[in-house]
Amino acid sequence: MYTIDPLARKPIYEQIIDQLELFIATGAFKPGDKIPSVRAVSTSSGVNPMTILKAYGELDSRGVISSVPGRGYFVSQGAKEKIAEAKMDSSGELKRQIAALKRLGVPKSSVYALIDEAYGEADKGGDSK
Amino acid sequence: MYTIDPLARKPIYEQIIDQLELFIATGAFKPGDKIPSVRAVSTSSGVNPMTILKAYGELDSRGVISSVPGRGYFVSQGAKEKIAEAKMDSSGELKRQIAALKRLGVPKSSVYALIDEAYGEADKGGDSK
DNA sequence: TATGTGTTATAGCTGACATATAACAGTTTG
DNA sequence: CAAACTGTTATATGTCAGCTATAACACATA
Repeated sequence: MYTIDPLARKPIYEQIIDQLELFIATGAFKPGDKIPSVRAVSTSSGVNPMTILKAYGELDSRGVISSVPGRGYFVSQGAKEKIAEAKMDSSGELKRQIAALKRLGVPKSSVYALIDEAYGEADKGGDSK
Repeated sequence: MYTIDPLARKPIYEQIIDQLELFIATGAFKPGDKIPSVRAVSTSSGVNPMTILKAYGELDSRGVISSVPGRGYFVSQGAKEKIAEAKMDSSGELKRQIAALKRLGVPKSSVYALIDEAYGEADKGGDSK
């Protein structure tokens, strides 16, 4: 279901959020799809239901998923876009990290290489606009 | 001295570490320089001395600064390189963040733009090697 | 001697995170 | 209807990182 590390510095509920967003981003879960129920996740992972609810509640308030009492949680329309939007909002942090590398004398080319690695050398353009 | 935000999600001692590393990276503090004393920082910032000590102790164990009992803390030789090394060690996180953007359909060019912004359009190369 | 430095020890507070339990309500299925 | 799912709310408790408070000790310098 989800891979949980109780010892990680990142809180469990954030781990769940990240993984669910990842599933949606990769298309494993699409708009309209039912996601694992609070109790099912709790049972299979051993994590308290309240913790799962906290994660789902957070994504619900962001409009990424939507709850239907008695039926479950479902991926919202435009979920992927909402996630992307949130990620870009926090791109300031990314920029700050890159700026730190520059000050330390890391060549720009090394940072470019990081991107090429993440995107794959073949993908030269992306779907620009 | 240091700019502290007690309400930030990032712990105070980490804020101090980040800022001191920044000062060293930019050359504001050079090897051999004495850095602000534990008590001086505590007085001027209102932060408990133990918290300052935690930050300095962390950097000491990394070899970035060195303590001289009775005299103070001083920037170590090769501090900048040690910092750069640590930052590159955690570049995996950076790579993961970039990979997340890719999955969400963010064009590679947008991420490149982020770098250009951080490095400044003029600086085309960096001091590669 | 006085002041400023690092260092150690002990104790306590607070909030975020997670747990444990229980109960209530809506939906679906047999 | 009954059973078995779902989400939801409430209350209480435990744990830990982070931070504070206070004091004392040791070393260095002027």
